[in-house]
Amino acid sequence: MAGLSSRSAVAIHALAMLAHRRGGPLTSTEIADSLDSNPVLVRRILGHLRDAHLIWSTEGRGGGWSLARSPRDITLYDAYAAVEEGQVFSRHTHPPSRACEVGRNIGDLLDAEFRSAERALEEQLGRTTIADLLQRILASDGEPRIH
Amino acid sequence: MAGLSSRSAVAIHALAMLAHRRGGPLTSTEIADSLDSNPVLVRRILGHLRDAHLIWSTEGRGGGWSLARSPRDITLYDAYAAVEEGQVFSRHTHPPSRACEVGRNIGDLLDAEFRSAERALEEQLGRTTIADLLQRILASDGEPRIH
DNA sequence: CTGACTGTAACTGAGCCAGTTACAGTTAAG
DNA sequence: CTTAACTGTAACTGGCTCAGTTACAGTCAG
Repeated sequence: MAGLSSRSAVAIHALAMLAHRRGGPLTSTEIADSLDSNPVLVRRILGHLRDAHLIWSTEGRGGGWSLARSPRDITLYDAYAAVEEGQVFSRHTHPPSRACEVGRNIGDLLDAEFRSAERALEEQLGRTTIADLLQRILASDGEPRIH
Repeated sequence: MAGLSSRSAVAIHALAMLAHRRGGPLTSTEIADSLDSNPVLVRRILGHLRDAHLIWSTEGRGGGWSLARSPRDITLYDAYAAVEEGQVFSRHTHPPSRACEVGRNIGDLLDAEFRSAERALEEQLGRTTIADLLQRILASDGEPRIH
């Protein structure tokens, strides 16, 4: 089962498409078609990427979405951080009993352990850029230039 | 918002209590009291820890739960792996379009990136043992031996 | 045989998520 | 100025997972 939403996957996919279409904008419908998803869903996620200054959009006819930075300056962590809110781990819904020596003190320590584990995950995501990913995508494509 | 369930937190809390009660068994009701939670919920989670051979249980009167290993041989990763099934990240629910050069090839690459990020999280969790955690819990307790 | 336990099935209510419909606002092209 | 192609958002749906609970069968000690 899945912990986080699939928004990170959608965001990274969209960023890779925008990097592929160097400079030129894409519409939410074009991106949704590649994802086999829905334009509204895509716009919601791209809205978060825009709020994080990774991309920008223009309205009206001929509008669409474009990268705001070089693909070399956007990591998978940037995409993850823009669309996934909150923490990976959940804590107790009720605070533990203060009558128990363990329950009284475990809270902060557990939070610290979980945060450091999440930080390790985030640092690993930060090691790959959209440019890296796109390069590998194109390299793994047997017959180039079909679409 | 939370990605994973709070089962890891409950499992680690329970393991720390069992380590604290060196050798002697605890009942699901005692553990649930410290968690301010429910005995049935605790038994469900402890059942997973037993399936992973971290603890064992005895039924009937005077029964309960005990550690099956030294707290130094149980890491936070062991608890996490026993109770959290599946992956942290979700992928697209529909497979991406095969007509798009990006969509056609991003799947496996994204899976590999996500798996390596999860592995970093898991390795970090594996660096702390229940014995480490319990020691810090007891150290941070101002007045020892209340419970 | 009674009471203290584990083990499980079944149900509930809450929250999150992907997906969709609907519609208001914006812009370029004719 | 009208139309069509877009973004931007609100509102709703159905499905899923989760924590929490009730209920009850099985096990074991005294």
